[in-house]
Amino acid sequence: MTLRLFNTLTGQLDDLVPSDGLALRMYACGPTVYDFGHIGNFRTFLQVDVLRRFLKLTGVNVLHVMNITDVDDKIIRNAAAAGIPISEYTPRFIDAFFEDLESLRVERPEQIARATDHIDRMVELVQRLAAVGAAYKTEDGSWYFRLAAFPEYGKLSKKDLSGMEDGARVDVDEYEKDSARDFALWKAVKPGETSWDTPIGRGRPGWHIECSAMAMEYLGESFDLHAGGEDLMFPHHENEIAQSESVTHKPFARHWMHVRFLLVDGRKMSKSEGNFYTLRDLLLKGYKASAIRMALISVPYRHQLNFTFDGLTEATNAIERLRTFHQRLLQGNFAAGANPALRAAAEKAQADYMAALANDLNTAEARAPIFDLIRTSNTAIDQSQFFAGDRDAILAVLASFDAVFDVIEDRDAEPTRRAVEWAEKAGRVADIAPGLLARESLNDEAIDALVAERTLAKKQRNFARADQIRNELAEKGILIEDSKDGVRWKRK
RNA sequence: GCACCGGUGGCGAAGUGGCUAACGCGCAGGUCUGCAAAACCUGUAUUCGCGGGUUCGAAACCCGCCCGGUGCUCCA
Repeated sequence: MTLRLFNTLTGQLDDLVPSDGLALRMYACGPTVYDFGHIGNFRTFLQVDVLRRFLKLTGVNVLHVMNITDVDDKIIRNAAAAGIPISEYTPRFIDAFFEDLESLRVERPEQIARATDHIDRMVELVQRLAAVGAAYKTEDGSWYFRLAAFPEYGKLSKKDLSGMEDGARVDVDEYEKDSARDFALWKAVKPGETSWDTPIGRGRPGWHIECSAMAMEYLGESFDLHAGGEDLMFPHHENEIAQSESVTHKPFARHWMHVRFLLVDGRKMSKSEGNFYTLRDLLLKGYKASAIRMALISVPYRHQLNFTFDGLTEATNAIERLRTFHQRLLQGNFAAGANPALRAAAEKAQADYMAALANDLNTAEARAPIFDLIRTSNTAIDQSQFFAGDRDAILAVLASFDAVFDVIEDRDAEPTRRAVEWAEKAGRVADIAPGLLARESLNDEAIDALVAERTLAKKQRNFARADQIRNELAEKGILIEDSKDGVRWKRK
């Protein structure tokens, strides 16, 4: 099964396979750590997670590099405002970022690369660019990329810059640049700003150079896939190509994947619109991490996703159906034997599921065969046509589903607990949804004891007491289900 | 202004020339149950923004229009 993935560079679906036959080498732009991540950021990271998980499911090894931009204008500004050096400012947001990824069950890339750990590689790249005449230094000590040195500029974003390259005609504010479109490789030191003393002068790197330098450091001069949000296509990725290919004369990344922006309530998310949410905001409102994951990956990556609270509720309920069924399989007592029709259904579901994902990661289409199989199986169970031998076949399909979606196993308590803990420290107790803490107040043993008491009451036909217990538990988010295989309970 | 993407049931969403238009959520009725929950069954778009056209045949292709969104600048 080969993944056919839309390639921005070619404008069509291309097979994504490791060019060296060993591992798929991919680079995905990571966060700029000046604040907590918001759901827009996480949609992109989640979709890249879907990609790498699906590749692994098809047996492809992955070497995934993610950068952390830990020096840029916003970081410098915010750190200055906080009165601390950036080396003290960024770590807490880096930690928060990885904590959030863990909450969302995003797999760690094989290699994390911080910009400030790779200054010398960036300096080397600027020197190489200067050597081939693609970089020049201005009076103030900054270095710029000479766009005129790279005729293919614009090939990724399909921009025709022919009318704009006439730098001499443009009214250029930054008079020292040769052309208005030339972009910064290295910014000369300014008073009070973080800087590094290097062979090309004292200063700090431009934004684009870090990705070229670090991608080549870990993946080589030419690699398989480069991914990121759609906004990065231009100018960021275009500039990366220019910087890299000008010195290597090889294709930088063969395949480019861009994840579409999401909307919130039909509008672009922004702080001024009041529709801006971090992961922590949603967890504190009582939404489960798994539901957020599900909502953000269920709309295919190339489609605009309109994020709403109704959508989160839908995702919550869909996960509930998956988990209830999963639990039913694990706890049920099935007679020996097997139902050939179920084996066939499982095989078909598995094939359809894989085919949907192989088709440009169509996550929406991929869900359908799984839910079909659940209905078919539930029907069989209800009719006593489901046997012990069927269980493993169905569980294997669910495992394939969860290898990518990863929402069935309930690990939602921990992210919520962490968010609450953080809110208490950060003085945001008022943002914690009522009942969120009460929900965690009952431990499993206490619940089991109450459930046992209810079962006894039922046996004695004391339904008033039994219902009283059920209501008490319901108030704390514990739902009880009676079945012929015994009583099940779950946390809502 | 230029460019791009989209408009499918109450909501989300798949489907891009031909089977009864997936799937999830919701809602209504039924079965089961002490009552529930879960599960299952039935119903929930005679039709895919609007108007033309191409075709034996279109939600899908073409033209026009209306509406929503995005990019062209820092942004995942």
